[in-house]
Amino acid sequence: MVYEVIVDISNTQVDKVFDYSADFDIPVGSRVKVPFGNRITEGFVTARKPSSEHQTKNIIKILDDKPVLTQEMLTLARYLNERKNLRFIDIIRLCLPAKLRGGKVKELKKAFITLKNPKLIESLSERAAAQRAVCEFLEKKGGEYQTVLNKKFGSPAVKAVIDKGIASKTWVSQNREPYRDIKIDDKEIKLTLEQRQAVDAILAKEGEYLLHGVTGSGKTEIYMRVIEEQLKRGKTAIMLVPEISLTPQMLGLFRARFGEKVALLHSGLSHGERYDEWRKLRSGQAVVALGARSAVFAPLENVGVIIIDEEHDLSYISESNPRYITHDIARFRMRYNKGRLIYGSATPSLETYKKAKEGKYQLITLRRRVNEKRLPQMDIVDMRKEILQGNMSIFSRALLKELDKTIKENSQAMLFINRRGFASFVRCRQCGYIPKCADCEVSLTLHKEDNRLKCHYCGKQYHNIEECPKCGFKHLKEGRTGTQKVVEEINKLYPEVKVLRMDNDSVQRKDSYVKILSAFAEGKAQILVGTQMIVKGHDFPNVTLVGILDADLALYFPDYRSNENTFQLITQVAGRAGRDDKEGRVILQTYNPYHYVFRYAGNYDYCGFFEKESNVRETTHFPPYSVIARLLISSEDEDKAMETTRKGYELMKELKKQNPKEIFRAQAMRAPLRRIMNKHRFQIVVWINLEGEERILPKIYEKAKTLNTRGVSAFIEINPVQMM
DNA sequence: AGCACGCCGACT
DNA sequence: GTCGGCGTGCTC
Repeated sequence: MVYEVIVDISNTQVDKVFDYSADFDIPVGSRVKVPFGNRITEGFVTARKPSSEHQTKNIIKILDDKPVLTQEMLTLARYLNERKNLRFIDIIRLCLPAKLRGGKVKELKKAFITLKNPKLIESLSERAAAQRAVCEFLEKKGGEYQTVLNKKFGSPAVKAVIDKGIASKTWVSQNREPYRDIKIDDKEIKLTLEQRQAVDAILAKEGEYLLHGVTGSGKTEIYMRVIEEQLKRGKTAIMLVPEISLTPQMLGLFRARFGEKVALLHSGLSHGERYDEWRKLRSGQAVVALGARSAVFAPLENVGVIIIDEEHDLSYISESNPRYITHDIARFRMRYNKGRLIYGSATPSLETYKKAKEGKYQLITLRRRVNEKRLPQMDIVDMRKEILQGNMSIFSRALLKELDKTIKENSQAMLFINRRGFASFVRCRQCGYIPKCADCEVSLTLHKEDNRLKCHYCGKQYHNIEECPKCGFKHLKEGRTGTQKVVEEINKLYPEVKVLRMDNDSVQRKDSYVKILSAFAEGKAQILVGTQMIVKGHDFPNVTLVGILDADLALYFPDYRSNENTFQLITQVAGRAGRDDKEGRVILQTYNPYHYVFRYAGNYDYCGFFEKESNVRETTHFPPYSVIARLLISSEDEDKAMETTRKGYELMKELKKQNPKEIFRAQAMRAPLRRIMNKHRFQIVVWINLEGEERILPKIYEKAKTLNTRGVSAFIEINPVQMM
């Protein structure tokens, strides 16, 4: 029998099936060892057939007892390969835990130590206190994991005790359990009428649903009811949440409801944990996968429902290889399995809401909050007036007044800001010089803790400058405020008040993120200052004030979605205020108080915003009323990059000439970030109308492939998230 | 991705 | 004459 095999090498040139033979039977989806060129590599059997037109080599062996890939995954990989220009093998890799590649499949076994010859303890030297302690401990407890002993007594002592034959080691197989100690909290919840109707509608028939409901309208309970019911029908479920909103609370809720049936998949897991969770799902031991975007590839069969919570969140769009959109994968899987796909959000993406209005998804709107409370009052403060009236501080008087009140009332406040670091750049007040990275031509960020200038794109560091290297002027101005600056200002104003800071810098370590949030939740600080990451789905019942310090910033991102994102951000931040029995308040500071984003956001008017923004997109021909393909060309050699760009531009112009109706614009230019990591960057942006998408994109992919040459890389992004 | 093959410069 | 640079092409 001949088998088609995809080799585990991520390279476009070998990303196709190779034919191999075997005289033993191999199930499709198996991981196998095969000879390839003059070496041996791993691969995946994707199909079988009676014969091959090639000379075939033999498969060496099968690597697992059960195929690691389901037919669904293979079909999915083929679909994405053909339609979305992704490598087959890259998708397969997403479907598998890292441990299942490179032959390093390890069962988790922990060394468990027990006493073997207690009599021998006497023979220990007087001075071997640590070893004696180990033995005593073991005598008392009967046995313990070696890792625990090592921590307690030091590994030399433990090793000595084992080596001397006093204790012995056995390997115990064990399932790691991430976040096992999370407290479980499941109240019996009675559904509101709206919730009940939503659940019934979704359960009634397969298809796609948009669940549009304000913060606090009880979407999570609806998700869980639908999952519950689908499990009863013998199906499985996938619950997706934005990367950083996978809180212990959410997990606790799912654990409480579904117990051991839940497996957790997200980037914070260790390789071992990830493998364990994967195996639970593949074996059917767990039937609910909970996780961030990559969990959409959960190895479940017969999936009855996939939920994408906070559907608008940009973390569902993968920005590195393979660049996929979670929605596409979920849609494929639900069509394949005839299941239900639920998009949930208080502020759906324009694209999703548009499709719902067109009837492509069934729109379910939740109008009421479960606790019937009003959304917090939002005040928009004009910062230009503050400056005119002599207030040069980063806090408006209105915000200070509310802060005072909050502190006096012993409530909590959250201050939201958009940037990390102390100041985004340094600038000469005389000639306007801004120091830039020598490799990237990006303005450098000043980090106050070590007084260094850092490039946020390549990480290169520079000494801070005391005077302008261009004109010698001594007064340099630090640019925009960051979280550190806000904390400093607060400390000056309220020296006795405890403040926590959360941004990319303070959350470097894996769990510090959860730690900061729980410290705040426990009331260990009265004010939390942070960036985007304080926004997502956390419940802080004691927060009554939310301050948005620089609401404008998000508007100026180089992205056609910036209005949309700003609206979503404000709505979400605002939702943090006054969740429990306390009335909440939001102060939004801006230099653009009349911008329509703030007007609609201030009134929590999603539909109004949608209509307005849709209009803008339609007249400016941006998605979702068009498709933008961006071809990014980069090379260390500027001339080569330019030459390739010229060639690519010719190709695109030709394509435009052949398809004048579908392609309405094509331009070539330098990328906004001209140089990153010593690479010169150019871009060609092609605008396609919606009717042309299906037909034109494959052609563009094809042409882009021919542009990849030695030293020059060219790749396509569809509707790029930030053109940089 | 790796690796062989192959065609040109500067060495023992 | 030969060692070794890396451009080109192939892997069932």
